[in-house]
Amino acid sequence: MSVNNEGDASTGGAPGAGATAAPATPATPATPAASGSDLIALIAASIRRERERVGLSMAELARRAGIAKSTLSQLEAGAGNPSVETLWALGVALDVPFSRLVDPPRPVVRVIRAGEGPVTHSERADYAATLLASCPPNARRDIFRIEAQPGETRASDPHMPGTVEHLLLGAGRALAGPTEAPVELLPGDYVSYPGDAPHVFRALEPGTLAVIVMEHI
Amino acid sequence: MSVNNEGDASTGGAPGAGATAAPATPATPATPAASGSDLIALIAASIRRERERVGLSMAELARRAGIAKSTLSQLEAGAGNPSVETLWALGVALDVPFSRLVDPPRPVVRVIRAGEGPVTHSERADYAATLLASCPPNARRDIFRIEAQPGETRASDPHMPGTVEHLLLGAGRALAGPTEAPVELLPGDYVSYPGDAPHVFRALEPGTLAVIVMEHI
DNA sequence: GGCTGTCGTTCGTCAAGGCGAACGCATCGA
DNA sequence: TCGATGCGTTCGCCTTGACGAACGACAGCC
Repeated sequence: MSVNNEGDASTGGAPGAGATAAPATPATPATPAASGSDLIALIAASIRRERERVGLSMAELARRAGIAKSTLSQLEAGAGNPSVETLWALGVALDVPFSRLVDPPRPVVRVIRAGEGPVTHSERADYAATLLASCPPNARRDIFRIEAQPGETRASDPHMPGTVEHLLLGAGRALAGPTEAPVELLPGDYVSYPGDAPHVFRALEPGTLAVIVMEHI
Repeated sequence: MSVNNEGDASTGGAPGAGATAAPATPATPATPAASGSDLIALIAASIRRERERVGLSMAELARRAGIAKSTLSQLEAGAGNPSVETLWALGVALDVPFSRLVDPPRPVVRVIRAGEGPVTHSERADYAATLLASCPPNARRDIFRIEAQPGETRASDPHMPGTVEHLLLGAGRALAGPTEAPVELLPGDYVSYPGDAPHVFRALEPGTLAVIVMEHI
């Protein structure tokens, strides 16, 4: 159990409220707005989702997190405005990163073909930059280079929950994406898809080159 | 490389878990423990750091966030245990992702030359994956696709301190890296360099294609 | 000098979060 | 059938976060 139980202060309180004016603008880049009550509703949903994912009862989770189950009950009911310590304790008990509880869910498969996407042209040189994926808060993104030759399909076992793969084909031709719906890619094409579900990568031409950015929360 | 931490397994995914325990284990992946008072001390430091980075006074920040400046004062003093709404409001006002305030500070800068790095060969297919850069905790990495034609050199103004750019050339040929010491790249070559110092990108062949992952803290 | 603005801190008040106990409801076993 | 155990919710109490006003310190300006 754990964790800190902190009995101590574990919890303090958190009041709040709303006072805040809620500036509306979301701070997080890729994060859709979440102001005031939206935020707590989102947290409520996140806690419930993660708790059920792990398969814990409220009582058990509350015990592990060192908080009162009444507190947890109200939190999941969308009442309240938990303190960071409370939320942190829950994150620890659920074994999920803190930000998973405050950030909205996840994206899906997205393809940006070569030449598509928001492009920033250089005024001067012949240079075009395309933002393919803005980074969600607190994500880790490991960068891989893939060199593959035609042959057997490489099927990846699902990674940790919350993982997203970003793939940009540099050269050659490939079939990649979710196992049940792979996408054919040409040089410059970009695709992102959940890495926590079965997915494949298959080179269709010799000398196929790709970059995979593996993002995990 | 350095790097590699690999903690991946562990880190990356924290979740898996299950049930468990993992008490001491911090919820956030690369997050060193931070329980109880550590957490609020860390938040206090984060708020102050971000506030000073933006160049706001306490009064101004409090006004923008819609919270009492006394609240902010106490928070930065390390007293307290703010509610998520309060912290969220501060994140919005500071224009930083929420998790930036609750996760520990900094990573490091590292450079990896093309052709290096741990390679994972597929047992079966002709497939090689190279880990180019394991992600430091708390970094944001935005992914860009670059299409460039030979011409004028594109010189980038330095970005925020701590920024690192990762560049992998997909096709063509390019000269890229720090302005004072750019590197010539061929398809498959990877280079990363500080983005907070002057740097350039210059295509040497028509149809030059690259991926830039811009990492900022 | 005195006036005005801002800075960050401190203090008293109020409201709300968190707690524990008790409740109603299911399930299980004797 | 009855008790026991677990669940999630509801109810008062107490703590504490957040507020606003007032404070001393500092700088600019007439």
